Amino acid sequence: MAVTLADVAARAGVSSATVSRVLSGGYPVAGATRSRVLRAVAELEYVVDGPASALAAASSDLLGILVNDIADPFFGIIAGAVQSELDSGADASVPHKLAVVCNTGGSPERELTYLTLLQRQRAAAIVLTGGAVEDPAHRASLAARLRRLTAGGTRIVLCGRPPLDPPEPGTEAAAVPEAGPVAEPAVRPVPAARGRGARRLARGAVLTVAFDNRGGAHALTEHLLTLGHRHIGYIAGPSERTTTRHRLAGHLAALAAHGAAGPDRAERLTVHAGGYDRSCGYRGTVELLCRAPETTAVLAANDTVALGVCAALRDAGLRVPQDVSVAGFDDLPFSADAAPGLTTVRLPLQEAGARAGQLALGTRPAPPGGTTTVPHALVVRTSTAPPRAGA
Amino acid sequence: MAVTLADVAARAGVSSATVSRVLSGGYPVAGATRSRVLRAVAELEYVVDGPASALAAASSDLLGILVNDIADPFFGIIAGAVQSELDSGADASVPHKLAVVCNTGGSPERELTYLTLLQRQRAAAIVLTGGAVEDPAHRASLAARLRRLTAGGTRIVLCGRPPLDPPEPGTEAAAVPEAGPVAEPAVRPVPAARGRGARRLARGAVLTVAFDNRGGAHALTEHLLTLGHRHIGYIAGPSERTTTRHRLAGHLAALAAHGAAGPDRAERLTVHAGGYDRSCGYRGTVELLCRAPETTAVLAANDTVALGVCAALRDAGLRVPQDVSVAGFDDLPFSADAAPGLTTVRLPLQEAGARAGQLALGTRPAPPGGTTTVPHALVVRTSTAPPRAGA
DNA sequence: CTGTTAGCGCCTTCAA
DNA sequence: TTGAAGGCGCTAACAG
Repeated sequence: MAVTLADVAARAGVSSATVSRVLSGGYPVAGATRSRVLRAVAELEYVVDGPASALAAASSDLLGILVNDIADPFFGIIAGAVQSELDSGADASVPHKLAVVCNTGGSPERELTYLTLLQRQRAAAIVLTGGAVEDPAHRASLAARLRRLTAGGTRIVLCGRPPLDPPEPGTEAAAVPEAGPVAEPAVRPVPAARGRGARRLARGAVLTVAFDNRGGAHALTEHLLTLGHRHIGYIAGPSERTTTRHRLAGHLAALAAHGAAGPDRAERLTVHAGGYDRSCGYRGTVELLCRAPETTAVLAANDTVALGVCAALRDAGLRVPQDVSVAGFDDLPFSADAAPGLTTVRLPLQEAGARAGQLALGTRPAPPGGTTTVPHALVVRTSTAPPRAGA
Repeated sequence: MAVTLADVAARAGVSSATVSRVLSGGYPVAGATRSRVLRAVAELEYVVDGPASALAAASSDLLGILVNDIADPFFGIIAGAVQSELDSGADASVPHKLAVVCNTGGSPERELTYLTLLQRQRAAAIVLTGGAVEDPAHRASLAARLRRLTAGGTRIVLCGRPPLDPPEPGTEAAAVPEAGPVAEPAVRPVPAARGRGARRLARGAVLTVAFDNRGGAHALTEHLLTLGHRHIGYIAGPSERTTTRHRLAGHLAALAAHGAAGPDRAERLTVHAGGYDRSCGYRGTVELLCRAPETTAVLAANDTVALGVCAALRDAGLRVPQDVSVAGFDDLPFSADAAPGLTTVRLPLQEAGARAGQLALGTRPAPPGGTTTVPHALVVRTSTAPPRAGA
């Protein structure tokens, strides 16, 4: 069907091995031979056969990126940043790697399916983005599959989700069953630094770029408390997700620190709307207003949800921020231009994605312990203000 | 390194050919044998080697998607829709295809590079989304590469860009040089319908799902004219792009039809801001207000740009829509929730992506002539209103 | 520096 | 219905 290495070799009057060497680079080839080969390649419009070379070299130049929803800029930004690392890392001779973006739709089964598919393609690395599903059974099978992947030499990077193992501190870790027969930890704690070697993790380690969701939500809630709000509603994202739980935990912690709400009140003011899209924000707000009309501020699971919150508030005849303050999370591009400008927490998505990409490519040394947490920043705009005097 | 077909065969007590047949499906295998094989597969946790099977079968299950900017929901939505077709088309036995999303950043060179990369991977199909760069040289090399791809059996689908060939009607087609030595048209006009066969295009055809950018812009401009606006600014997207040019053409055509503006005035009111992001909208508006303070309405290249327009207007102390009306294009999800709600033109991105995916997979018959144009719909919200009496 | 020689793991005739 | 055998196009020793 197509022109092969042998064709090029014949045309250039050399062996196919030589052609391969010219094309792969990193191997001494006489200048004259090299240019002859290159000319033959150009004349024949030869294109390497990826599958064949992957088979022979037992490696591929595919990098997988798992996202919950590619239509959501949150993931688009991260995916784009990861991918731009692939390009920048490649000089002329080294072939670019290709990003395979997989849309899980938030489904655990799909996540597993895509992982298998990527394993089949012998992907060089895989970046898993976004919050993880917390179901213990899924955790276990995910861990098992990742272990098999790393054992096969595939680099795994988690971006925007907590490290796989050990179970997160401060949670009901004991309730999570062991991950099956091969329960050896994927990431061993790194011993104390001992020179340069300390930065090198065992092969098979799962690296993590984590977001400080808890801290961000804490900061946001404190901001509202400082403004004088005491009835703060919270529209939570999909349940059973690390991101959702951490943000909510930060919120509740800040509330508790201020003695601002007993657990019962916090619960009444928390609506689980079930998703990360604007309609969840809308519906959640309708329910919240019904449940707790005294609400003077609403924290949304993310910026997109916050947009829905604002819409619901407007439709209910409430002004933002005069009647009700609203805040989001993530600081997606549109948040700056919303009217009013959305107070939110900025997560350095771009940078996190770039780091994850570098870790996946091995362009960047692994952080000590295998986990980096990127900082958050409170961004105060005009959607939050002190509550009305009468409230 | 990994479990191979032979291992499975040994374990199941059959030949590797049999295992292959069980796994590939579509070949008669005794029930008992089949289940024995399947059990061995499960016990060994066998995963097919993609590269190896691609090499042997001379086909791969990769589908490429080229986008200008994956962080832009416009592309995210399309890419997601394409990908969802991949999933739905796969029953248990047929392996899912994997989507390779490539971010060109709008760069023609990268577009070509990615095409080569995908050719190397022997991608089964490629969907090119978004407006095309109009530079004749690039057009030619793009056409050449696509021709080679289709010749190799890769299906090509254009989504949201005009058909490749023949050159678009009503343009300076003669100025575009022929596409090199192999200038045979990629898509031949289909002869008149002759039963079912009429829907079948020649192998190697490039299929297209086009947007009616011209019609949409026309409708939008008419809407503003009908409201009474006579000084309508236009913030255009990046130049040399089909999308930009078509939208602008529709706008100007509507203006001309109403006799609303001579070409000189239209030119003064048109700002080429150079991109599709909000900052272009902002900067473009600043320039527009300076150039033509009498402006009572602004049409933006797309919704994202429109957000920037609104911001600039607000910062200039102008209210939307009381002082200036604003309209976008695309009807991205956030547009409904903007304040005020954005008047725009809805493009069925989801549906277009799904169609493109189906065409790429061959799940859907090719449309007559190879091109479908999806409809647009004017969506009137509150960002447009009649001009003030004084204006 | 370059050619020769084996495979990589799977699919696919061809026989049985 | 199943097995045996060759080859897909390339890379990676190993000689020369």
